[in-house]
Amino acid sequence: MSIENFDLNLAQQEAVEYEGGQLMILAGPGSGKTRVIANKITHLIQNKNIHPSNIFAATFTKKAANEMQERVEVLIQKKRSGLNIGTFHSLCALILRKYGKHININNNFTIYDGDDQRSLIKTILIEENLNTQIYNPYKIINKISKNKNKKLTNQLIEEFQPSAYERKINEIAYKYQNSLTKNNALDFDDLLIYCYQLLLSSENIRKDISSKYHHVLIDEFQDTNLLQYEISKLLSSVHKNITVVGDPDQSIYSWRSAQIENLTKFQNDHPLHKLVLLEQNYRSTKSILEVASNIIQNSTDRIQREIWTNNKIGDAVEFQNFEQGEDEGDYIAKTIIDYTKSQKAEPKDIAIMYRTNAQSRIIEEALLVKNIQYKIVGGLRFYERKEIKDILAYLRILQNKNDSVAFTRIINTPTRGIGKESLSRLIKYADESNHLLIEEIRLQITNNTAENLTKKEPLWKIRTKTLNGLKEFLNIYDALQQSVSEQSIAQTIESVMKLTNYKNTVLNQDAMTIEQQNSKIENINELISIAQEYDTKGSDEPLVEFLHDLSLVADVSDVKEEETNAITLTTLHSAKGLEFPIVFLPGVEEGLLPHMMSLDSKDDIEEERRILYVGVTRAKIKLYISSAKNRFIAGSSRSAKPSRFLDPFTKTMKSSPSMSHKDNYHKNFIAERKKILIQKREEHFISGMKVNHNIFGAGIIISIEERSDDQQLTIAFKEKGLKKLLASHAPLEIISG
DNA sequence: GCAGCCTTAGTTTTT
DNA sequence: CTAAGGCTGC
Ligand SMILES: Nc1ncnc2c1ncn2[C@@H]1O[C@H](COP(=O)(O)OP(=O)(O)OP(=O)(O)O)[C@@H](O)[C@H]1O
Repeated sequence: MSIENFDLNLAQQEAVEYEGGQLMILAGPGSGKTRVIANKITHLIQNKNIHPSNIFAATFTKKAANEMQERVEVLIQKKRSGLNIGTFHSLCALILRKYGKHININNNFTIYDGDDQRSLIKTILIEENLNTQIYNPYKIINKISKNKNKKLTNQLIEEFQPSAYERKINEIAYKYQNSLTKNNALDFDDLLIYCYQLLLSSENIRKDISSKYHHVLIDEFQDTNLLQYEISKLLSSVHKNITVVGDPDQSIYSWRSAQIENLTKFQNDHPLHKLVLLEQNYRSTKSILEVASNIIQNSTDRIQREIWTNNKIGDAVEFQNFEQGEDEGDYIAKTIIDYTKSQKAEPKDIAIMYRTNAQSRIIEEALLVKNIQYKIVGGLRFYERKEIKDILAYLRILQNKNDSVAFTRIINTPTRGIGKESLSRLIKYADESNHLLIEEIRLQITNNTAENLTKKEPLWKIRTKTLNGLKEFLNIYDALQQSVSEQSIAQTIESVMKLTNYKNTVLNQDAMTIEQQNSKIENINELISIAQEYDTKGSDEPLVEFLHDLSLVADVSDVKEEETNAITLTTLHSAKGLEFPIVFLPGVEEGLLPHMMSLDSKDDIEEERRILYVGVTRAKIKLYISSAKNRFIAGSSRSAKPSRFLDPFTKTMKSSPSMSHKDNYHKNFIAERKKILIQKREEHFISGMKVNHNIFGAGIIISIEERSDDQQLTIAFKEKGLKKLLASHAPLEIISG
């Protein structure tokens, strides 16, 4: 028997046992949606004789998938049951590994993350001699992604009468997609789009794959996009059993092409579906729920829904407005100490949730001062750390020789005399003769041997330093190729370390402190220990699985379970689906939540409101919401009012005096910054004014947009064209008004 | 042509 | 403040 109680109320029970095929569960936070999915899966396996491998369950994060898998496997008392549970991306990767060959996808494909995408786009821009300022890689990637997720194609669709700029972007997108194919690589969106194309490629394939999935279940349905919708429809097209679970009030991923319309689309596409509403909240106190509904009720365009709870009223939610961001951090740290000292709560019961990753820093500092253990969710993910990406790049080229992004990353890491010029030559020659990069290196080295040099002047006469570097790289490559075919992944990683002398080169730079070095070495050891798990798992392609899983995973804790009793720091987005007895929500201010970047659009602001709503509804027992009048963002102080979403609570908001006991140096620092800011604000900009910019030169102010604590100026510069600048930041001098 | 220093710009959310 | 890119000495 497990400790956890798996009781269900009547509505939940009904949802679990419903056998009519299409089922939609709409329910507020904490109403047991996730529990229903877990129990339904268990019910299907135990009482309906469905084999675990015939179930397809999509969750929003890897973490949620792991938790659900554990829950189910406890209930059915079976490990490694073959249950297909994961994010859409990882489930699609699984399908593509198995069936991809039908649409010419090799099962050893590499998954490109944002970093790799950017790197690929940049290579294309350089080849095309295009400026990365004008052709912003982020924007291009974003456009390509939207196109895939919303328009369901990896071919960019021409706008009506495209401008020259747009046409160029389309061209880049086209080249990008070609490069991916050449590299035998798929970006995150490709995992979905190719899976979709695979299912559409032939009736037989569709039936073959879909007949396997007797039941399709999808959690967090309000945050799925059109592509995911279509995939789940196709996957459930044979057995026609599909259960979706969602809460429109918790849709917070529209920026990633999620569309809440999927809820109504589901209802329209399945006229015979059953709708179950869950209204009882089991998570939070009445006080917390009251605050939550006050926040969400003020939202526009919302169907009113009520949630209620039998839980007690509990402690009042605390609202505080601090002087400084530091005060806020100190207060949180102090309060946490009170909880742990009095043993009212353990560290793992406590979470701090914020809008942007950058906000964690100030909190971390406060926690460090008080020696409070914490773990950060998201932020700089394990897989994204430089040392990990370097090592993985060495593994990637072994698994997939076509992976030019990985080659480019490590051909000169550690530095071995192969610079920008040599690399672009290599790429050019390889491209022209249709060689793989590694083949081209081999060829160029041969052309440059002493013997061959006497025979024929080579196209590229390589300098000694570079030539030695290339030879060294080739030797490492060959040795690793040998290692990977004979040894485990873990051993191969050790070989990478040894052959590249990584610790004494990359990790031994002056700029790096001992602590930084140690932490990097720790990370690499962690990677080795994860590799060991894949080595002993007994799968057909351990290296492929290892690399795929790592790129689809948010953090180490997702692949490796370790017990820590530390408090959790997380963004509000990553907190989705989680719950904690005690929750702190710092930085609930204008400019942060709603975030500056969202203020231009009404829909975006409403999404920000829902982000706060999600945060509030994570708390079970006690909730602290706070803001700071001033805080440092990117080195300069910014002042802000409490968030507009807190307007209903202004009466209960406490203004806390500055308790900062930091040394004077820091105080002076803040004071100094303040002075500069005030000076800036006294400079009065008006439209039509002539100004001079440090870098951009002379220009005229075209328009001024008021921001919460600043002005955004649109300026036409003589030389540089239109630019948008923040009044407080821009080094501007007024010439004449 | 390369490597490391120094300047500069830019500040959301993630599979 | 930090990461990325430009610049300059080797
Ligand atoms: N019938 C029930 N009886 C007692 N506790 C329940 C019941 N159903 C759910 N719970 C508890 O309520 C809490 C919330 O459940 P769950 O996480 O499934 O909600 P959810 O609807 O998925 O929430 P959210 O949408 O906010 O992520 C959990 O702690 C769960 O164990």
